[in-house]
Amino acid sequence: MADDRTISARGGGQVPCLSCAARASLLCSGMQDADLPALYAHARPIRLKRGQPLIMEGDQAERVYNVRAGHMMLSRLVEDGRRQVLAFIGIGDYVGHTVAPTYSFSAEALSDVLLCGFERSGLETLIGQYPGFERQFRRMTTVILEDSLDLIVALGRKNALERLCSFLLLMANRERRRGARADIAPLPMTRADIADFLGLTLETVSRTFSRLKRAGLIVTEGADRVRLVDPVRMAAIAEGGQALTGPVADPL
Amino acid sequence: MADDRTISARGGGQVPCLSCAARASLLCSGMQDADLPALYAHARPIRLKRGQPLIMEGDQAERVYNVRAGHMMLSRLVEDGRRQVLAFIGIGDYVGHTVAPTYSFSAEALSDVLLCGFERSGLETLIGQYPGFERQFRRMTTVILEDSLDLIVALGRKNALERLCSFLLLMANRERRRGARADIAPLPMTRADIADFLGLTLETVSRTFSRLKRAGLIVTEGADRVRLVDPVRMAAIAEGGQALTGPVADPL
DNA sequence: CGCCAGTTTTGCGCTATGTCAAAGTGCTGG
DNA sequence: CCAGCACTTTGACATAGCGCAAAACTGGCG
Repeated sequence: MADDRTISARGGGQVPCLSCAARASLLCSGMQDADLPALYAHARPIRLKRGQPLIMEGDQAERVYNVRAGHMMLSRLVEDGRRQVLAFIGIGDYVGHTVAPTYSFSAEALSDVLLCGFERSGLETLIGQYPGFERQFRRMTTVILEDSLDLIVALGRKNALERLCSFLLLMANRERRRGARADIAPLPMTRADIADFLGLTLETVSRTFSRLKRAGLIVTEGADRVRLVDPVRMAAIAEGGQALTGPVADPL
Repeated sequence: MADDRTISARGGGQVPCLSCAARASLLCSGMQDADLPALYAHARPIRLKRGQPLIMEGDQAERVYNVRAGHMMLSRLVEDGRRQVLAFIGIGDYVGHTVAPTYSFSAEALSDVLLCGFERSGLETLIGQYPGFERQFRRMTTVILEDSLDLIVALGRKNALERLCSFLLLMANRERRRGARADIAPLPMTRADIADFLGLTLETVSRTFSRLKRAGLIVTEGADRVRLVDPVRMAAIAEGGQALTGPVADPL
């Protein structure tokens, strides 16, 4: 049924874009359905297993990636081994933003991941052909910047409890934007990863999780997700408006 | 008020752009000299006195600004009054990046400031007329993002001494890019501003300045600039590679 | 089904930084 | 030239979160 002339040689079939979970992502949403094959012609599908690296700090920045399935983590190292996680990203997010010739961060898979990789040179071609594609790029960068500013505020001016609440709300809201429930936060990362994101130690993260559980604000649903019992109250805490008092008057 | 569209004169052009200190900024550098009048036609010159606000968090995001003279500070408030400074910006930097309909930060002048203000609608027009202008915009955003990532690492994983050294090097390197000496850091902001940028208190910032002076790593040159005596060593400290030991064995 | 390796939780003292307070410094306007 | 005010420096004490260590989970695998 498909017109073979419009189809990428790579897949050997119809482009998977129409049914791709990342179809509505900023990178792809700038394209009409009819133009998707032109985009996909430049895409190389990439699969990663959990824990596998995609980008190492210092690599030549030759590609941009769009996440189609799974979660990834972006991080940067300080000389003596300290690590700062810069972002957790999921379906529809992209990786590779830079003007520098090399990447300034590493990227690794937190779960099994499927990506589309685009050569920068190929994207330049597309930018020439499709006005508005460049604009999507700027929009993607700006969205990432907004998240970064939120993180800066959390790291600079919030305590451990506020940071963790901000983090849980961020994770839950992202999933909501992808159509999931607003009160479930997926946590495909370890406590150490969360700690390195929030500028804390893994012990402090663990203790703070315990406080939230004791206070009845979260319920663990399996190992890698928590339910936010009262997102409104949690948001109030995250913004510094409220202290934490549990059913047993939160002794900690 | 005197319209400085008339004061350019130098170079024979009618616009002040040719002799503007921000001519090489990312926003303007995408334009040929001949096209500058088309850009400047959309610009509204704005003057601010020290301490005067330009943008308030929540304002309608209708303009983008390019700094032609002076220094500004971008910040965001947490509900109970805590403040996080997001960036200090100077000549050639721009303000107003967002995809949201309102600004998510405030901007105020640290010294007397001269800006070009551009209506978003006007810029849209230019983007249509000058291919490559959009690209400059993305580049500007990406540069700001890179700075934000550096700040995230500092806030999340560096101690007070490392943060202050990173900050001084940032300030000095920016001036260097504008043609000044690499070892002079201009400090048009107060200790409280620096503290709110680095996620510290003003007392800690002051104490840390004193340590650096005692160790002979900086010399104050007037109230609002310091000279970095040994930028290489300071960079080593900023990256966590080295402890601080003064001539008197830095007792603090 | 039980063992192992990795992860998480919890306890306990310690330290860097915050908090409160007071003294010192240097512009700025009259 | 001085007074006043805002900013900075320094000191003394308090504490949130860290670092180390041990115990308790958890999930994958023979």
